[in-house]
Amino acid sequence: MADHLPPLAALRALEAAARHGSFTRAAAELNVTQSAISHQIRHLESLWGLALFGRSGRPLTLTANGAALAPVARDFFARLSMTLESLRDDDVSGPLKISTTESFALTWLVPRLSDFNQRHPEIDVWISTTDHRVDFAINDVDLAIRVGDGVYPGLHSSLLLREYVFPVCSTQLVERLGKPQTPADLERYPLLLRNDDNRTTNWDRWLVAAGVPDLPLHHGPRFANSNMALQAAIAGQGVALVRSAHVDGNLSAAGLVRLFDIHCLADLAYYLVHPEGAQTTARIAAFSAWIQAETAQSQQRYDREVAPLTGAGNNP
Amino acid sequence: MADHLPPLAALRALEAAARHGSFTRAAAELNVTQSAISHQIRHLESLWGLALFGRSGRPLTLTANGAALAPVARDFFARLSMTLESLRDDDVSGPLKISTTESFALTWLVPRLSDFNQRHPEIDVWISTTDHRVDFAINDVDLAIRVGDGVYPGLHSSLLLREYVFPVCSTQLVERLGKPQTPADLERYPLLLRNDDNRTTNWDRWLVAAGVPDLPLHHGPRFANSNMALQAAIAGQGVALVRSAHVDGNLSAAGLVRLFDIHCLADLAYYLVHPEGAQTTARIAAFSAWIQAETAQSQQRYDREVAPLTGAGNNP
DNA sequence: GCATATCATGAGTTAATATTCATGTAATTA
DNA sequence: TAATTACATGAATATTAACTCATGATATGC
Repeated sequence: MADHLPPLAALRALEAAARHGSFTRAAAELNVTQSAISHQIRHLESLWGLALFGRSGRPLTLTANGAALAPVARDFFARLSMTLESLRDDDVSGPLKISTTESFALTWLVPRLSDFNQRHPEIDVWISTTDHRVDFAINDVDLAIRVGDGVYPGLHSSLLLREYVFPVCSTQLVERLGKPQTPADLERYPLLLRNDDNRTTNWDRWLVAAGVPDLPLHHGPRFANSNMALQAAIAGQGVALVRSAHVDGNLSAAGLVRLFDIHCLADLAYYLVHPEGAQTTARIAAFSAWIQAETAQSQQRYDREVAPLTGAGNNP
Repeated sequence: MADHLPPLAALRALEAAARHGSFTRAAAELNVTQSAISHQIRHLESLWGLALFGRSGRPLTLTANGAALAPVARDFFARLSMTLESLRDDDVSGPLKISTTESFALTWLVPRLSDFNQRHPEIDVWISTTDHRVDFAINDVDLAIRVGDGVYPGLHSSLLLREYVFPVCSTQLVERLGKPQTPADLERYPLLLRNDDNRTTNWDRWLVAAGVPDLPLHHGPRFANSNMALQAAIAGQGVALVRSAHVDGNLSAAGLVRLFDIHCLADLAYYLVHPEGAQTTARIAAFSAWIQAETAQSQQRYDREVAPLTGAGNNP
């Protein structure tokens, strides 16, 4: 941006002139002289070194440059005034309703919520958990944190956390059966899997990363969700594949050990999802800003602690 | 916005301060004193009458207001500099590739293209027509104009034209069979329908609007697309249901007459579709701006000429 | 070609912004 | 409690922006 910020009033002039296709009418709308508009546009043109309007033919025409820049200004003004307006209306009354999965709430969100409450004591957070999609209109939810591929038609989504997966088991199990030396040894250990819709893709991906893609997966019990599999691992029932957020740095506190230094990216990631335009309300913006800062921190830790060897075994 | 535009430099300060959570660090980044930042923020706060930062606790915290406004500034700066950068790179070299349906190209777009060429002689427009969806990555297309419901996951879409449908037939047919007096009379006329995937919803909707929802639709030949049905109508073979853009004001030139003053909104509308972020290139922005202005004009004409009685028979 | 409408431009003025400096104040840490 | 760190603030100033005015230049339409 060359250090020189364009004056906002000049952007306002650009926007109006582009919309009207005429400096004179833009001047009328903004209650200034035509000369003012001409000066402003000229200022922008020299600032950016770009022609914004074609003055040769009489009907003033936007150049391609102008056509690209005018909407930038237009959208900015629109969003700014929308945001200011909704901040003034200020409906801080009700609680902020957040929907997420049970496992994310338990392992990641709830332990950190007190920090958010300290920063924003006036915002009352309600958390509801479902493992299924949420309809914002019907369920009366302000924000959702979902596991998925980030494609949510009609909604705005932003990536919160990419997770790594790696196998763990309890120290007891290691004492009883010995520590597996190579990934291929896992064949002799009970593997704890999820059973919903047969989705074992994370195990498949990890086995590929570990170089033993054909290792059979038929051992061990199956569980309704990954939280239960994790509990079973803690109880020494076998080897579970865990995601970074699930253990989040306190492996040893739970009596678990990580097996091998091989990891891969989980097939799905966490996204923050909300209806378009919802950023404009203060409570939602506050929570969004907070959770994005917090997840960025978590992500840094995972990248450092869980997956320090960049590219080693990653297959995204 | 209360007429007072916030100074852009102050927004820059807000953005940096929000990002760093510190006036001092923001000052360092912007190469000014801490005092400058403090003044700027204070200026914004009094301008908007909103608290942006909480200064009580030592770690400076964004208020909910600040959390809502900072991203507005951040996104604006990001988009502005992205746009400027891509305008400077200026890849005006190749042609602008536009994909649309055959009927829209024939009846609406091509007749108007000379106007675009006059305004932007440096932009070489190539049009390709398919009636199926287009994959931007694979088909090497810059922009698409599609008929649909506006939901295009992963793409940006904006409404271009809502169309009305109403029945027409040739003057010859009227001479031969007489003019139908009421919608119910249509039973005695050959109706020209499309045959693809049995989609006769437009006829169904029009019959509902006309008050004869149960009129049978089994007469007449069927055609591959609505263009062929229209040609058949011009040739006097029966009554066709046309969309506004298809006839676009030159009904009588084609020897057609409109039957009844009853219309309804077409089930689908035209959308301009492109990958997110593509607005930043000059050629695409120029075409977008142009076609949005042109369609807005068409829309006005349709609303005035085709559907002057607002709400009469509309069932959207 | 003349009247008209529209944009360009240079000079000059007023108002607002941007910033620094020198201190003051409040919280944090040792 | 002293030292430190970070934000607040009033005064002062340089710089820029935002206009207006008067006039010049260009294209359009009759």
